[in-house]
Amino acid sequence: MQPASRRITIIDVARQAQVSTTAVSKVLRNAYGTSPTMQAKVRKAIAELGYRPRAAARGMRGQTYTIGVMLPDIRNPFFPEILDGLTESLRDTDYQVLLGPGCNGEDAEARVTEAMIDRGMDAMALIAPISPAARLEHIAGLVPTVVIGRHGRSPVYDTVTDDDTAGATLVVNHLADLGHRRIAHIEHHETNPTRLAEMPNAIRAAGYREAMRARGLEIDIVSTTYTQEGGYLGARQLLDRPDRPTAVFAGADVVAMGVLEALAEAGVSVPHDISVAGYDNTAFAALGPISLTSVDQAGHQIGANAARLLLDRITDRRRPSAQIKLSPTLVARRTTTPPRP
Amino acid sequence: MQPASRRITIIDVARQAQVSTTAVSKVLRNAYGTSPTMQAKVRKAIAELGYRPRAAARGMRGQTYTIGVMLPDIRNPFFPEILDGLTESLRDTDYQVLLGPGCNGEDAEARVTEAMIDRGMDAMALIAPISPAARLEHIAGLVPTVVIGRHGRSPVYDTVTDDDTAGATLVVNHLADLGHRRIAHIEHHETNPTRLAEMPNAIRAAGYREAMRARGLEIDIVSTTYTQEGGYLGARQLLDRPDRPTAVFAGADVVAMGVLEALAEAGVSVPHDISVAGYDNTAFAALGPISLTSVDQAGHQIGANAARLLLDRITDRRRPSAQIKLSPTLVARRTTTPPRP
DNA sequence: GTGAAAGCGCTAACAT
DNA sequence: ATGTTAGCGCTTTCAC
Repeated sequence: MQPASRRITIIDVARQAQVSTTAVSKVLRNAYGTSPTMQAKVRKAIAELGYRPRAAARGMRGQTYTIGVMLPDIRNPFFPEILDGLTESLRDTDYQVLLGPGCNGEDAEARVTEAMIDRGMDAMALIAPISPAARLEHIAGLVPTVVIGRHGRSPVYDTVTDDDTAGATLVVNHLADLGHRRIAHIEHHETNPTRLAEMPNAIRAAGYREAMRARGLEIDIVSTTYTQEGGYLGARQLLDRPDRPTAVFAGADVVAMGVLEALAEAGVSVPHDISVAGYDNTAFAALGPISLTSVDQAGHQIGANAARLLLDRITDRRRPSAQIKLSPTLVARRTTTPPRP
Repeated sequence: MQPASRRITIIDVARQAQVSTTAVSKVLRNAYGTSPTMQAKVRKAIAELGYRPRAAARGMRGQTYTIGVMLPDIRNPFFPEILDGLTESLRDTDYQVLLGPGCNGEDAEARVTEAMIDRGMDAMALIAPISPAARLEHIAGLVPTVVIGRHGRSPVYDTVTDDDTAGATLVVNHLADLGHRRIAHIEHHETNPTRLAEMPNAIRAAGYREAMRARGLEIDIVSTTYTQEGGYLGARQLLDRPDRPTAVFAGADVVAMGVLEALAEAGVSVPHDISVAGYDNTAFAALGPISLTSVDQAGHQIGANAARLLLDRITDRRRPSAQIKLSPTLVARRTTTPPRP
């Protein structure tokens, strides 16, 4: 019995193709200085032997051809679209995407990003990171980085965001155009000053304020959290008011779910008594029995743009940083109608 | 300005601690042959310098301390729990989990698994893979592998599954106990013989058949797909029958969503006219406005067991393969009640 | 218990 | 255009 069949290496390929290992390496990387003849020989040998380069060995000198994507909470429904956009854009390159899971919290985030750096990622995409900007810049100093879904710019990393101000405005205008005047907003409570300036939830709340002001409507904000429970509790607060709102803008779809639950429990009919809108256009917003009006972030495009920025920056690490902002759209469904006369 | 600060290496640590690089390496790996004194010196130097080992370099000779998890469709709501169980079990080890995304299809699956092998994963977890068993064995021959959520055993890889037969039985018994006699099942159509024997959807359908037979009830299966549309179309078929069922067991929660939509559209009240049960106990099953009766797979435990098996097998690659089967539980909610008298 | 030295599989710098 | 050679940062013999 043969001793645990050794993996095919570049040396085997070189021997088979009757060329040097350098030649093989160059063909692998489409590098300069290879004649078509040699390329053909090498590719033939690679195919015959079923050779596959070892990323670790490549990484010792050059690249690993791996792009690390740090996910926030995996359950965050806003992320699959981004990921699709990313992987699709990378499909025809030699780069492979690997995901770092299970963050939720600065420590976990640090652990995952460190792990990815240790593993020689050629570039990293950080989706909605909560780490302080200084930490993000530290990472970006070590490896090309794009930060997704977080406002706030830096000279060392690129950003791709969805325009949350515009999204909030879409919702307010939609509801106001339907005739609503008392439009409440349920926000995710935030005190950390950096996050107030950079995290989407804070920007949405600010956008709501501004849009309400622009329409001459009175601002009515309930501060809870971006969870189903937060939506439930927020809705309870709103129901207790003497002057109930006729429409509720929940800062996220999960929040809207909690709102719907609280309203159903209280015997309040949606949208007949109260209209409800969410944000993120998650899979369950589209579900027949729910049919929630929501804001669709251009997730796919976010991912595609992030991929482009990363490839760019791998090529030129010193180009000035770019900030890309994409526009959300409103998806009106059955949970919003004109208020009762 | 210093020239792009070189990363700290084992050599720096050795110098700082006044020991050999071998010593440092041994301490890093908790290997045999290090005195407490030396360990202390080395750890101190590591801390002082903020040294972190490079996984790629380690992988050249030894391990990369990385475990690759291949995800099926990222949107599959059944997977976060598993992942939590996995990462949690690995938290206190030196191993880091990285995810390979975006499969759906044999080709994509092959691409991701190859990429992980190329990147020197120490072990791999394949979640609900659709590749032929031969391919799984090929992978398992190269790197310790555990296959999750797919029935069918092999001498070279371990498996962790949830007992889908038991799950289907839970649903049938729940509905039959409520008094239902006409219980229909919507399955994911499957013809491939291997998948018929190994994939969860097929096992669930078989479990339904068996449980119905055991209760002396008539089998009524509609074959569509495990999608919302599949549920919608399946429900339409059931509604067109002269003798409508009083309960529908959808093979997955997404299917149940389609069923609910079709029933709502047809003016059929749930659960008053027809009871509906799903499978997977996904996040939206728990949503207030939906409140779907469903089967909860022990996702967390699946992940934890998979982690244990992988660590075991990294230690001893030749031990006989293990098959672990976990038991699901029924979560009864508002979509199931006794049939009208 | 400790360290010197030889690679792991590739790429980059330097010949030719 | 092609080949030679010297590492990348670690682990693993194998001496002592």
